[in-house]
Amino acid sequence: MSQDETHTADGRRQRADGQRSRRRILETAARLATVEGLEGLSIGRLAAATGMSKGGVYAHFGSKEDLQLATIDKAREIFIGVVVLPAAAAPKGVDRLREVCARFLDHVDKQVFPGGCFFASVAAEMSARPGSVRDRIAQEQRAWVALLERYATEAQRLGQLPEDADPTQLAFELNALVVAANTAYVLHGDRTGLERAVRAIEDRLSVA
Amino acid sequence: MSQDETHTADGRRQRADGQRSRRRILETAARLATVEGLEGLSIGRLAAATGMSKGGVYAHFGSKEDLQLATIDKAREIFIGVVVLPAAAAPKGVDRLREVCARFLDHVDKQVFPGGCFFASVAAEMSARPGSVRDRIAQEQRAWVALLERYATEAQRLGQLPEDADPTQLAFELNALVVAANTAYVLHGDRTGLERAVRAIEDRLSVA
DNA sequence: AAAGGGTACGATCGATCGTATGATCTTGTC
DNA sequence: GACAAGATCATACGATCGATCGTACCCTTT
Repeated sequence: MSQDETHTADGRRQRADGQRSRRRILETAARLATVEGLEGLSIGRLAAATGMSKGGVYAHFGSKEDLQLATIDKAREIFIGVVVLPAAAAPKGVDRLREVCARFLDHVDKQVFPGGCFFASVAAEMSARPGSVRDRIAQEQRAWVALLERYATEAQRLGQLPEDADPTQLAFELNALVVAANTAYVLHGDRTGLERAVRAIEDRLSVA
Repeated sequence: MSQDETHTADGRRQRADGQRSRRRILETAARLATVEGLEGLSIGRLAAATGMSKGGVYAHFGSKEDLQLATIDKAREIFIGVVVLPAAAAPKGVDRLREVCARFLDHVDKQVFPGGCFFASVAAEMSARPGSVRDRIAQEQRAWVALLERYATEAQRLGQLPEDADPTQLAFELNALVVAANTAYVLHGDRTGLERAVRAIEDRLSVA
């Protein structure tokens, strides 16, 4: 899994311009996938969107599956940078839990991805299609809920949540709320879902 | 919108064998769409799945968009028959609200659709793709949440929910929970999400 | 029983899909 | 500055896509 800046996984050297192109392709792919889907992401369309030739795009990935996996990695990187890391700066406990939910809703509202949350989008698409792509998406989804659970446990340890609260259950419910808000926002185009999620989350977290 | 048994929308007569074929195609399509997606639903694949020729399948629908819309109608019919109607038999109030949620979770568990809830699946796929298909899906989704809201209002009128409760907000949260359970079930293949949803719903409804 | 039309088939269209190949240009290293 | 190798290109392959025919077949009605 380790991978330095100038070598690819199989030991080939990488040129600076190649890295730049690959990054540009994947950034386009991550955003495009929330609209067209991971399967609808075609090499030709990606080539047109980046101004490259089909062969030029394809050269960076040995197969479409590789492209899909690399796209997921890029989306994860964007998500962590926009949602997880900024929230990690908030004070430990219920504040941090509230903040990470707020950042999630904010990244939907700001349309970081044009089709809403990347993982909600591709999870629905690929969940019934066994394979390494589905497995990777499932893994990332578990990691997200596990993050919520860790923050909930922390809040409980600080006495900001009842002792008999179930952090796993709370994480499930919080994730359900923000994902539902995402779906409503993208499907109906209005912010009422976001506001309902905020209200429900506040309700769930202000029981100290 | 009215449509008798022997005529199509544009006045053409329909033969009995044609109606049967069309029904069979759409039943296959509704279930297949939760795995392949509404866009991934190809005429050729549908023809192979039903043992017909491509031309034979296509003759029933003037375009792929027509096929998608007809598939949504069929899925709605199935959903109403399996989830909505049985729950409508339950006693008015919180019982009926609980029952319709339970029926939803049950239809996921029983895999009425192989890819989980049809509308959750296609909503995520088409929500960022403007057009009549997206509009129809959005309309059905609103109708589902509105049903939950009506039942919640009824429960409140019967004094089974606090007077200061917000039925619209409750409907949003209940929908969020059952959809999240659906996603977890299909993506991870275990029932813990279903059980968490049941617990959360019970929590939300037993505040009389 | 004859007529009319819904139904289904098979062939085919142009477009696009993922993938492969070989030539050409560009970059980094000695 | 030459040389190796990565990056990109143009082209092409077979498969499949949505869509459109012409042509049989069979059901329904008269």
